[in-house]
Amino acid sequence: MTITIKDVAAQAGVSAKTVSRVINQEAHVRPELRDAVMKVVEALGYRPNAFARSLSSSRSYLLGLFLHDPAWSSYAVAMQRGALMQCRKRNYHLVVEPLDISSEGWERQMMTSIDALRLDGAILTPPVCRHGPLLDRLEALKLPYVRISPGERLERSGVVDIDEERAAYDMTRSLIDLGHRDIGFIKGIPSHAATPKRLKGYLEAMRRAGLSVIPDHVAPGDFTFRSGIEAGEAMLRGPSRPTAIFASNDDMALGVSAAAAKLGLTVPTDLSIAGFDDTATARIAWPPITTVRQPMEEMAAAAVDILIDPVYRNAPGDPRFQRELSYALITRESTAPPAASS
Amino acid sequence: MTITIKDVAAQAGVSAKTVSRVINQEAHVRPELRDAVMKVVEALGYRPNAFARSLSSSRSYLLGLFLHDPAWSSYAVAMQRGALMQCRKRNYHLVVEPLDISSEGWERQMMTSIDALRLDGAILTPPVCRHGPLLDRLEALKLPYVRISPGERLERSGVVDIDEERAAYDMTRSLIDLGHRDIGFIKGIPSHAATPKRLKGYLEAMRRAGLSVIPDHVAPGDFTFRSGIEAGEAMLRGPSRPTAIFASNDDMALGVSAAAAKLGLTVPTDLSIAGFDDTATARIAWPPITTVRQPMEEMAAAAVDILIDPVYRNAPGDPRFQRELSYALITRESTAPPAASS
DNA sequence: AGAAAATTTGACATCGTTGTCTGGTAAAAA
DNA sequence: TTTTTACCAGACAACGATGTCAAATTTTCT
Repeated sequence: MTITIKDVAAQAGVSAKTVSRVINQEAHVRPELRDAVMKVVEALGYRPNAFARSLSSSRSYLLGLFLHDPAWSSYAVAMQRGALMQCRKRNYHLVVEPLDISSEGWERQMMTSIDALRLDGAILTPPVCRHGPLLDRLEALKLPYVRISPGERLERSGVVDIDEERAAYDMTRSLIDLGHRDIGFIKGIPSHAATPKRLKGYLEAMRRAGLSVIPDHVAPGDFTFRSGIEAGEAMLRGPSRPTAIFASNDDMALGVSAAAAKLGLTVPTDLSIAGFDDTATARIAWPPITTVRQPMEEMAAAAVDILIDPVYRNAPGDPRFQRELSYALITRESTAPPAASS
Repeated sequence: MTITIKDVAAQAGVSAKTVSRVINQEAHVRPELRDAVMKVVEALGYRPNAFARSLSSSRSYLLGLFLHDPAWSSYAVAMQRGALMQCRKRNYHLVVEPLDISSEGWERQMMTSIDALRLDGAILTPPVCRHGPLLDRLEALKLPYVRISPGERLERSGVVDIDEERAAYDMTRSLIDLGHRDIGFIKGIPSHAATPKRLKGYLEAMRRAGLSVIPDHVAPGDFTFRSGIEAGEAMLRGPSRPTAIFASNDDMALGVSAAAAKLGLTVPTDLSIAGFDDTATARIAWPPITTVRQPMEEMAAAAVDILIDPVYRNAPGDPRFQRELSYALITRESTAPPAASS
């Protein structure tokens, strides 16, 4: 038999409500009574039933992590890990909800899941976090949410991100410092907030170094391995070949690497390659890819902390809930000075 | 406002209980009525409140997926995806619990999480599923659990797996059919149940084909990329070089691929490489790796189905809860006939 | 056709907790 | 001392579903 609050109440000679007050550390309980009740709680090993509690109070101690499903990448995995660990520390639980935003009715899917579980908060990752109407609906529901790397910041909600533009700038700069003059760039999906930022950082670094950007050496891409192969192949077969290519994510960088292998080019001797994100695959590839590390787990953990903060609910726009974490350049074997021939 | 069962009942002109029956697929509801109610459920987008359900039925509608944490590989991701989707279909929810079984107190961590959430069942993946004392404790708690790829089957619990030995046999056989005679093999961690099975399949295929196995061409490994590099390098630098290497998982196969690149060998011209698991990275690598596909998502889904089956609780040993799913050989560009020189 | 059995439905209590409201007692202010 | 205020504690009704049981209906059997 499980011990209920009534057992405790009877044993302590008080009402159930009073026990509830003690458990939840509410005000207005005489300290002596408080202690007496606590003693009984300890003695009986009473633990409140989480379901009853949620049902009654309409708080769930549950946070939701919403991910765009097809992109179930190591990015998503890292996010989940970070959020999970932080929830554990804070005595919350995490529900992971994959979403397919290209399918009809994903919003309803999300909403129903929110109210079935009465989530206390939601963590939104790209590209879900950029969906305006969705944000409006969450606000209408008064469900606190935090956006991760949404691109633009808004006054009305917490954000966790890194300075993508500066990161791209730094990476480009480091290629320039290695001696590269003709550096190619592969863009991501236009709808993704990171795309223009990373491009801007690249362009800015080239401009400041007084280097010209060859139009054909800035190629479109869509963050997939395949698009990296295509863009890389086109660029490498072209009339003038860049000595380095900076892809705006790791998967595409791996695509470039594959394209180079196909064309008989050796990395990094004939071509330097840099990526972005520091996914596990960047490490596992051969050669390992030089990339920008985003502290994804910490970002997720920060999002959890923000959501749990009792102040957040009433002041989601407060600047202290706009957190920018730091990134790091990870140099691996896919980059080197250009061949002496140049 | 959230939609409750009463709203549906009112709209459909039936009692709340009837709606409840429909939702839970209980018997004794006229098909026409069933459909009518379902239509209203759809129309209103009703989803039962998980807490109220739990409170009332003393079931939690929550399943736990326990994963060995450091191995948060694409294996784990696939498992999670499969389990999640199936839970959604069946109106259950999933809680993912990463565990570090090398750390002290992981068992307690697991137990507290089980009784805080009052899980209805647990899915155990390797290597957690092989921990005898843990199984005993779960049984003591009367918590149904299903083991995924545990190696040996037990009378007392459900199992989902594939025939790893035959899969390894088939893969080896297909290399032999390509014309390879000297095929190397890289083993996994000994504690992992898959290791001896995959080895056995390989040895058996070699034996039946009348091929001899060179002792140095069966190397130890630990399922990591790095161990694949090391084993591969050792084998390829040795006096006689195999024309094909079968690594017992994809990460190690990628390691072999990297080692080959390092030594200036071209895959598959100079060396064929095969892996096992069909993880996302096997597809993304260059060249893409030939491998054995485990239907991991389906395996997880099957585990969910077993746990939810009302019969399972009382007859966990029933043969119908021992499910073997089918695998598939995925041929990609890392394998080809050996160079003509041989 | 009439009785028995099976099927289909609903009323109502219940799960364990917290929110609201009300009454009483002790401390502070007049 | 009397009035006001603060503080404490309990009764009772939610929260939203399911379990139980009994009534109404249909089917099946003599």
